[in-house]
Amino acid sequence: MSQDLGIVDGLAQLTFLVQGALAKRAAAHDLSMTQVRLLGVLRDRRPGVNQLAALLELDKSSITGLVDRASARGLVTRVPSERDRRAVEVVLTDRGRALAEEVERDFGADVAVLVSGLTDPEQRRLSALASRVIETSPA
Amino acid sequence: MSQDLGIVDGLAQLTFLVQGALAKRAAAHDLSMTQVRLLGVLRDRRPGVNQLAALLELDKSSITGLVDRASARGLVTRVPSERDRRAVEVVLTDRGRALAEEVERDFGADVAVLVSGLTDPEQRRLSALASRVIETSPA
DNA sequence: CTACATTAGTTGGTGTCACAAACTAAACGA
DNA sequence: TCGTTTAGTTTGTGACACCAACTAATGTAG
Repeated sequence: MSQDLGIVDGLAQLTFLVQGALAKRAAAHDLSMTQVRLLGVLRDRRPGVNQLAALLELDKSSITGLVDRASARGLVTRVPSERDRRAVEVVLTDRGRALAEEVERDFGADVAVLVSGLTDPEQRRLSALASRVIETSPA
Repeated sequence: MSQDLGIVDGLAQLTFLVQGALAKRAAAHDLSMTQVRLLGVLRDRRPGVNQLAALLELDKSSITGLVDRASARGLVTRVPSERDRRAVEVVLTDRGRALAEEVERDFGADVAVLVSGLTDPEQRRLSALASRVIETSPA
């Protein structure tokens, strides 16, 4: 019954599955996909609003509200820049970091289930191929 | 430099890449991701609003507006059901079908680029693994 | 040193999209 | 026939995305 969907449909459907799983886990913590990406990006950075807009590929005016809402929930804070009085740094709080890690754990469990039909070597092969595709890509 | 990201991060990042490509192609035709999914689902079905809600995992009240907007653009139509005067069938128009196919072609080109770093056998392997994961999944 | 341009970020306005709750109309069932 | 489901829409709210216009601070040319 192993009907091969082809690389285009295969990848498309796979990504809907995986993104759907992530979206559900995020929603369980009242997070949108964008919020998850925000937390993810902030794990190892403290960017300004403009850099954040570039990283998330959003308009900078979208960042204001995004950070407002996350900030209202105590997930991030705006720290005024030392050197530039116009600028701010958006920083993950401890609470934000903890939530990000929790979502990552939950999502990891989902992925484990998704690929549970593959043998261990197959899982490693899939992981390796995915990594290769990512490396190759512009980002 | 082939740094393996692990199955979780690897799949996550891969899906962001692929979904990003699809979203951009869709946006080029003024389509949201949801609109694309709508057109995709309608390619081989003419579901009612409730079935559509189930297929897209949306509330049925969300379907009304979605179909309204697509219908205003002439991409779909509401056909009153023969047997049940309450019900409608949502049907792809020729214009809608043509647009769906165009987006699919564009997206296919993007995928080809994305996986162009893989050899042909590797691409087939990735496709096969993706298909296996999809089959296994509940849907 | 001042005047102009640039940069950082916010504000205000619009539209999409998602939900929940309430509603209308048709169909079903006892 | 009368109450209950079922199909779909309406109404109201909020997140999110964009653009254009704005404020405030920086930078730079003369």
